[in-house]
Amino acid sequence: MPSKRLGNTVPASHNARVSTTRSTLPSERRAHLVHLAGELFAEKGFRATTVREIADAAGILSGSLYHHFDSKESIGDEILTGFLDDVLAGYRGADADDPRAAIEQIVRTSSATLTRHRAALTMLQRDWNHFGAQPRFAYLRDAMREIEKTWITHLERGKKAGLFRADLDAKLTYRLLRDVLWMPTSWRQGEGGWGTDEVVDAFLRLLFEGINAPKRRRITSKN
Amino acid sequence: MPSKRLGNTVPASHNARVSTTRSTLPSERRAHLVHLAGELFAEKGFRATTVREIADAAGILSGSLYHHFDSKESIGDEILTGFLDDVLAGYRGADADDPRAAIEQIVRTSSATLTRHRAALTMLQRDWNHFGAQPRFAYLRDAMREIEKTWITHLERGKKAGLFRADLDAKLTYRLLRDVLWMPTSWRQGEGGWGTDEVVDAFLRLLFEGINAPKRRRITSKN
Amino acid sequence: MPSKRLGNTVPASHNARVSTTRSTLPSERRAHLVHLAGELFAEKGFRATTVREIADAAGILSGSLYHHFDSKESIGDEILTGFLDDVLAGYRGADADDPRAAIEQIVRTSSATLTRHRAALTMLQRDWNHFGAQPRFAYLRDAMREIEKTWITHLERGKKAGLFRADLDAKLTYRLLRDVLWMPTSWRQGEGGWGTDEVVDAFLRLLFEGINAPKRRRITSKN
Amino acid sequence: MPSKRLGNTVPASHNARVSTTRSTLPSERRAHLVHLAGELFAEKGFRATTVREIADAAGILSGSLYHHFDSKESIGDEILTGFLDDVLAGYRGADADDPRAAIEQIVRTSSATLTRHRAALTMLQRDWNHFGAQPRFAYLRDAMREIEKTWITHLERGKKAGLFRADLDAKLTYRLLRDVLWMPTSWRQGEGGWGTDEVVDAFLRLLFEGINAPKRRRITSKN
DNA sequence: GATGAATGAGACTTCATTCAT
DNA sequence: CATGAATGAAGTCTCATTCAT
Repeated sequence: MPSKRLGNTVPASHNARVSTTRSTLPSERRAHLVHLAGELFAEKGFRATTVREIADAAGILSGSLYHHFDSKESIGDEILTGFLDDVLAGYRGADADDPRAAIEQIVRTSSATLTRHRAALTMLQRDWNHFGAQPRFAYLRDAMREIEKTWITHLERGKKAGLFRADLDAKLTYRLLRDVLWMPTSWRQGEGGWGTDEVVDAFLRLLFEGINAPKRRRITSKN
Repeated sequence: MPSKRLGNTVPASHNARVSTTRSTLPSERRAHLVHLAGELFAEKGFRATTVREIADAAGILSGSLYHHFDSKESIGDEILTGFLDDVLAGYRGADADDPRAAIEQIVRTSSATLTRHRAALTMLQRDWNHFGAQPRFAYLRDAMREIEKTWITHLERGKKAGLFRADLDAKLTYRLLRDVLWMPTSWRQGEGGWGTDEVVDAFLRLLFEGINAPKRRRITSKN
Repeated sequence: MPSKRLGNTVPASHNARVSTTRSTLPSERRAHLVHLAGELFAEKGFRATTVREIADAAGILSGSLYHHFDSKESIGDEILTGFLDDVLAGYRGADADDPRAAIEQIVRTSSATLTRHRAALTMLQRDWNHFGAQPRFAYLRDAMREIEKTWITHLERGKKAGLFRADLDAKLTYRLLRDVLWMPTSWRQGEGGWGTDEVVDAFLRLLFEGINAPKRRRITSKN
Repeated sequence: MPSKRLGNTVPASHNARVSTTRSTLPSERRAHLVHLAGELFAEKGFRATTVREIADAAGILSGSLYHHFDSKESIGDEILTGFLDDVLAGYRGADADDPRAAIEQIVRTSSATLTRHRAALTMLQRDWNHFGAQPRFAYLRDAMREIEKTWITHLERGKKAGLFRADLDAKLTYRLLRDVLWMPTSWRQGEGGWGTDEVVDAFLRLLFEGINAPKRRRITSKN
């Protein structure tokens, strides 16, 4: 399994990260600060969010943040590592033999993970250029590579099994699908009043069947 | 036609905008500067791009930019207005009676427009929070509203005509589709080596038919 | 008493102002900075004084000023509000029944206040156009209006009581007198070696009696 | 006559100035530009007025101003020299033997001159610190010195003749009076609806007689 | 742990001035 | 004479970060 190989890499780099930070005990207070920061980063972007805003949200002075974190960057780091660890765990768990089932597993597990890490995902999308460029965030690229590999594997297996259209460009489809899957997360919470499940279901139907009305409904008893 | 009505509104607000800027004549030089700025904004984000970088790209000093523009913001403004005018023109031209044809028109025209304004679209997605908040950029919200209305109109008409699945949530589908349609533009040019047409075709097939292999392949020799 | 009524208005707007500034506690250090800034503003004008000069005078970097104040403007604000509060307090205290006594009280109290706030007054005169135009400084106009009302009230009462010439244009006289009263403050300290009292006395004699030699010259038929 | 002596100095430095400027012929166009600039300088202050604003007022581009003038400073120079030449001419013409008559002549001639050069006077008051500091504007200090000398001469002569109070501090009185005399000019035109003559008359009465009602009104029928 | 003051680098912007066309 | 483009110095302000108390 390719994910196994990559699996060693990513958490490793993550752990290396964490040790950089002063305290290893999430310590409740610290976790709260990370959460606050995440919300702000998601809302306004990483660069556009100032440490003072984070500190204000926490009711302390900006300088005091540095008792908890080395730098603003390390807060972002902590948020993103936590997120990607969860995502990868989900992907690795989606190991059904049937490619369609596997993909459905991925979609459903992602949906849950993404909801939990809404802010982190938004950060990732929004500030990918910022983070992706720095060596410190190499683990981001590693994680994305594992995710890509997982999708492509399932799509190709589906094609070979005659389940998916033979002319699917697996890589292109992956890009399209992953981005679509990640997209609703960035929609402002409850923007359209859609629950997570609604979106996922709509997405899955769209994905497997398209928007067309069923072709010859009289004969086929649906799907 | 609702688009006609809205059509008057949006360019009006647009023209009001433009008059704010010092010169109305694009003047070649100015257009070049706007283009350079757009590329940088798309690459690094609006806020993360400094006026010095823009000026450097143009081979002038940063202060000299202000001979051409009021502010960094007004450069962004110019880029976005130019883009949205084009987009809306495309949407308004997509007026086929058949909803499927209309949507296909939108997708195809969008594809061309988006290619031409790749940078602008990326800016819009990436820095929507930044721009959308300011009163100055109210026209952005107006334009997005017209776009939404157009999609929903076509989707609903398709549903009524029995062309599209009756259980489609038009608004949700619109969000999903529009974002998907706009997404590949932000992929770094030629990232996967996909040409524009390839992406559009893949997108349209996915859209209308899903990823499933055709239901009764034995009978139809199609595809 | 009209001054009473207005009395509520002006300090109110003042307090509203102050809350805008980061800290409400003058904090010693902050007060010192305000003082330094005031001296410079008086000497060179508000606009002509750079924040760097203020910072230099305080022995810190210019950016560090922004730890204490929102903006250069808010320093000016603080100086002017402090000044006007004092001035108005003096005017409100000058409530003798005899109009001549009241005016003398005003002149004498002003003299003391103006000495204490020499820099602020100079700013007010010199940069009135700058400040007066901005909505933020509306309280300036309020304060000036109260001052005018006070003078005019006393002058009119003096006219009715037959103490002042019946043909005095109260408003014009007020303008002339107030400006004269405020003028010496802007003279460079000790420019002519005149003490404050000297100037005030000269002013009061001029005011009440003019420059003519005493009338009772019955003998001389002149004039 | 002291004014004669100084008289040589001031216009000399003035002429030296003028030759600096490119064209000697006022040329109509140039005079217009100077006028426009003066109005703006008076309204907003010399420093606060940008050359672009002047150019805008004239309907040309800012760079084009430099075909007419060396620099912004030289425009200010031209305005001030023109003004002071006129003022001094007026002072020199006020040579009545009677000190009171002489002072009245000064006040009346000044009033006319000041009205004609309202903008210049406002500049002088407002931006004295700016100009007074530069060597280039040494003639300003010369002119002011002549003006002071003239007043003091008349005041002292009036004291010796028993016309003015013996305890007048001539220098202090001069400062007070000159500033008062110059003050109304800076009042926004027609601010109180006062005509020039009104102000001058009010001023003269105040000056000679003070604000007190005439001592023995019953007896004297006078005014 | 937190505060308050400060740093230092760098951001956006302004403006008088120059100059080729 | 005027334009349009550019310069370069300076100005206000922002912000991550440090550190003594």
